Amino acid sequence: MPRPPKGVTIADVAARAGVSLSTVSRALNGNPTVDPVLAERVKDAAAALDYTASPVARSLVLGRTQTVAVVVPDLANPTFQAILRGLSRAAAADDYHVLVADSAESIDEERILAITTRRRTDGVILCAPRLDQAELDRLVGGLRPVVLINRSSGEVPTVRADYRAALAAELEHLRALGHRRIVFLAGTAQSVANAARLDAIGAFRAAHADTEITEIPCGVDFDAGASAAPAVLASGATASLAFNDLVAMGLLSAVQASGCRVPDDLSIVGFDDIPFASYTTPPLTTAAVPAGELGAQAWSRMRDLLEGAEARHPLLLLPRLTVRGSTGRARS
Amino acid sequence: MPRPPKGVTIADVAARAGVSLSTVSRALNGNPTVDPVLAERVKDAAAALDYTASPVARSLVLGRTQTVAVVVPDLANPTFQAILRGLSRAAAADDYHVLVADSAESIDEERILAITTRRRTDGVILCAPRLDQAELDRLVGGLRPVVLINRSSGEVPTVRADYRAALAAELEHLRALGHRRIVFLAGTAQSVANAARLDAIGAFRAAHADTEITEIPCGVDFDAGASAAPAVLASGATASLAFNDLVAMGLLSAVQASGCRVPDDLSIVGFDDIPFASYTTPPLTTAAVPAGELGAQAWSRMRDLLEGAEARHPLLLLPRLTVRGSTGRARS
DNA sequence: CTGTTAGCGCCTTCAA
DNA sequence: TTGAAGGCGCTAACAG
Repeated sequence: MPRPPKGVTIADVAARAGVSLSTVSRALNGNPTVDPVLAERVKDAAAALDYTASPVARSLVLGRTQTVAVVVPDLANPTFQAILRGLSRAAAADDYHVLVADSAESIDEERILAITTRRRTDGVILCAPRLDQAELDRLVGGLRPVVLINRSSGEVPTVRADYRAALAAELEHLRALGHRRIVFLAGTAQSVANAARLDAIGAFRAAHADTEITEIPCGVDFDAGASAAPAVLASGATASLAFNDLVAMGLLSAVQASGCRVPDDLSIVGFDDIPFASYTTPPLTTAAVPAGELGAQAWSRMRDLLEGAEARHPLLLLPRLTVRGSTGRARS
Repeated sequence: MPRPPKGVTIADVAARAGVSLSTVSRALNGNPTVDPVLAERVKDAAAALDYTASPVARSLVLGRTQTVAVVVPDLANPTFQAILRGLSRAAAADDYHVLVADSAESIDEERILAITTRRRTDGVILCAPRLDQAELDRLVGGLRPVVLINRSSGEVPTVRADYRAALAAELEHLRALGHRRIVFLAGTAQSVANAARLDAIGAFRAAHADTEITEIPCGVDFDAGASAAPAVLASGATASLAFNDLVAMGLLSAVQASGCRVPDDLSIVGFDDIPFASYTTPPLTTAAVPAGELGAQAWSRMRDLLEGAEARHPLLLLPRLTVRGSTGRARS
């Protein structure tokens, strides 16, 4: 089995084919100005030697690496996983590679990773960066080309899920079921995602004076949701809107464990529509952020930048409300 | 804000510091043979110009990229996500970058990605490759350094979860609860993971003639598990062992929907202990493959290879049985 | 159409 | 201790 005799260089191919380096380079890159006969001979030689041009050397001379960096706050987060997957596959389809970096929710790491990964790639995609707006604005300048996911900054291409609209849809859904006392389990206080949700809630309050929405500081994971159960039950609310599906599932599990029936006694809605959402008991009503699509679109934007295409306007993907068994009419 | 004036090269630093290129290189790389005074001057100049050596150029001349590739069959699979996360963080701690590639469960893609990503990195980590043994053996030769996760091939460093032992533990658990008729929901027939499970089942059968284990072809996701519910209920078994947690959750949901009580009528055990497993109703008994640890250990092996350290013997991580509410005594 | 010649940006012998 | 020169492997002008 002729495996890459590590070290075979363009010179070896040239020697074997009896031509110059440049001819090899041209032939292998499909340059039409090369004699078809020679081209064939070169390709045979290359194949015989199992030669492939060194990506590193090409990167240096061409000034591009065929690689983009993706900086993510936490690879364990299902939403980011889905984004990464959509992005990775879309990029692969365009023959680009993906360098992934996990900032572990650290703002400092995020900044550093963005800068260092950018140096070895052609562009960087920041996924839901945790940096505050001023720092983000400052950072992206030195990063270009850059694409933002779920954040925006000046003229930087952006793809976002419309959290506001999604929350509004969920609240409308609950209200239509007769719920007038709703409790919101808030996520990380300083997060942008949380701010968007509060924003939507504020708008809803203004539009519906008869509906009371109280807020309980909670968190973003299962345990946070489970821990919030007593407070939710004590609130007397007939429905609860969790920061995300993880929280909703934690809450669901905990309230059921204490005898509360869902949705008869309490309706629960989540957010994200993670794969597991349709398999809880009862299945969870939630809003789907099309995360894979978000990733694919982010790549599409990046590709435009790399090809020097004109910047398209920011994309706002509308999450889809998925009604399942965890919501029902308010108990009277 | 002095952001990278894109294009600042080592020559610029040399000029500003009034020294030669070599001195800059040496000073910035901490070479002790450079006059401390000059070194300081060089560093100041570099800082003033916001200079950092081009990783690509360094890669070319040094012959290493400070990057490793990870090839995964499916980024959407929670287990691979956890592995990737553990790996990525461990690598980052050693100042290495991670290039990630998703083969989309395609064997051809897997082979191609392994080869192409290897060329732009210092080594490749194959995560649960789907290639058959012969092809894998052939492939890894040209890939070195390479580390395998959940597969092995000759002397190639490997980290694996001991599926056999884990399954055995689950079966012993069920048997101890009095179950004598157990149904196994098989995963993808040709997969190595499935073979390991069947292997464990075979051993268990041999050791316990009084316990009947039947096998139902199923699949690896929620829907497969849900679809298998009728067959499971019809089998008359008092316990079922699902290929993984997703299958178990699908089954759990479907059997409950048809009035079957878990664990009173049917005990269910899963596999993987995905984060959601402890939040189903009832919580799922399962075996935990320490995926993050698997990733971290894979990196550790790779680092050894990169540093030319002596190869350590294959690592076999023992999954931990986590007993929760989905298993109970067999109904009489 | 093909070969020769310069680099891409950096590190590292080799002399001084 | 420092500088000059020669590559790392490849592509792209520039001649022929």
